[in-house]
Amino acid sequence: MRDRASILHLDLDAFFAAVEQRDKPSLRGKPVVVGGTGGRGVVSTASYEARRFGVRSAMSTREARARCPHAAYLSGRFEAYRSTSAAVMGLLRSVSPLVEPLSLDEAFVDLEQADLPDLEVATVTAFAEDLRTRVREVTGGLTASVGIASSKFLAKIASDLRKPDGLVVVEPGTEVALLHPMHVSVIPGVGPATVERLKRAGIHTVRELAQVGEDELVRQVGRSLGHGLHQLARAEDDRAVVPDRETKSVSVEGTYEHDLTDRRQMEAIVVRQAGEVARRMRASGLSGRTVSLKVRMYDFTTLSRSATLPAPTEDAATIARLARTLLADLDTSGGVRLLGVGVSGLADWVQEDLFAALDEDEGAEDEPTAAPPAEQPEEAGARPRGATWAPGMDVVHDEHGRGWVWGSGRGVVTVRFETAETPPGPVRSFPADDPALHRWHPPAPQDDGQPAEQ
DNA sequence: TCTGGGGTCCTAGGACCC
DNA sequence: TCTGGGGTCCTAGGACCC
Repeated sequence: MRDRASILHLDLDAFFAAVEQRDKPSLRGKPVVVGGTGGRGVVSTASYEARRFGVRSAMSTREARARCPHAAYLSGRFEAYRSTSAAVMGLLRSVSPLVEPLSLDEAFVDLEQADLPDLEVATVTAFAEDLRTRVREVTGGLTASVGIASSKFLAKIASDLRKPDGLVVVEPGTEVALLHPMHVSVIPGVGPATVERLKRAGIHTVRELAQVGEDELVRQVGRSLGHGLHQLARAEDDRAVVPDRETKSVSVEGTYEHDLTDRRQMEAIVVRQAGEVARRMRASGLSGRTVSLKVRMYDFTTLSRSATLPAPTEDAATIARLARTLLADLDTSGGVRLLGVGVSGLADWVQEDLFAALDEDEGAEDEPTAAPPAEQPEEAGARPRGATWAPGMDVVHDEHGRGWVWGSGRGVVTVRFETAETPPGPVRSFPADDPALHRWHPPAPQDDGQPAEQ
């Protein structure tokens, strides 16, 4: 917690719905609901006009329609949301280099890095009013709610206090007094399950939370959350504003109008989703080692299965093959309402290639610099000159003397064509007992490095 | 005919290594 | 013959956020 109110939290009001009302004047002043419009859709954002009828985020669209039948129900235009968000984030970055976006419609701004004469309450208040005006200008009329306080935690709570179109500056020294009467659910990270556990322990307000010893809290809700709650209940929060947080996973999922029962249809969906994940990874220059499959059953029980490759991939066929393998191990009788594919454990080959290039620049010998594995697979021959390494991979020759790379783990064998003469090809993976593995061949040298589909 | 989609973080148990 | 810890990686599930 700082001794000045120097962290700003900005939240665009009813963002998706507001963009729709901006772009379609006939919707202004009327209830607008953005979200899934199908039979299994849920509300993403409701305009304030719709909220008056009790429509809320995360409510099923079915229930929203029952409460507010005359609202406009829209499925959302994410390109418009993204570009509007980019305009706001650009404005914030013009004000301080330290901007941490939390989503399309929210960000923290560190005012210590902004060009302000001082951080007195009057100064930051005037600054925030000016900022809100400029948000309206760059977005074509959207309003934002802003909170400013001595920590991220209090700034976020403050921005919520006078929504919509509000500003609250928490005077340093008043944080605990503001916080203590509030319900524990104002604390980010305290959702329905934690509220219930705390309630059973007789804890409802932040004040009551602050009276519980840390050890007791840890017993109630676990180590990490218990420690965090103990601090936040005292308004203790020293978290920095962190720009440029790295992506940790990429995923695509879909809920289907009617439960799926046909395995071949499920496989086709998983393959399509793998392709979409791969497309997005390539667009972002990402590559990852762990492929996950998510399956939500007819009764809403959710299963996940994952497998980790020896080296990162962004190849659609590899992700698809692995996802299908994971699907094959699941009993989907009864029906499936949701399928999803994701990749995590992200790294990027761009960086590895950079290291390889640096090695060459330094006049390093052809020998790779990374440590060789302790044991070579029995098929292994001499390592191709200049081949680069990935963790857990061995370089071997195929029967034609051409170099390729393989790795294996947890029943999955990974093959990736790579020599001194050719750029790395995409990673292909097979279940270890899949005969297709033994039919696989690296591409002929005159190919473009893309192994043919078997 | 309840209950999205895209994420992050945490926990717990087992394997494996030293 | 019995019995260590600690650290890391991986997997599955769950809570939570917008």
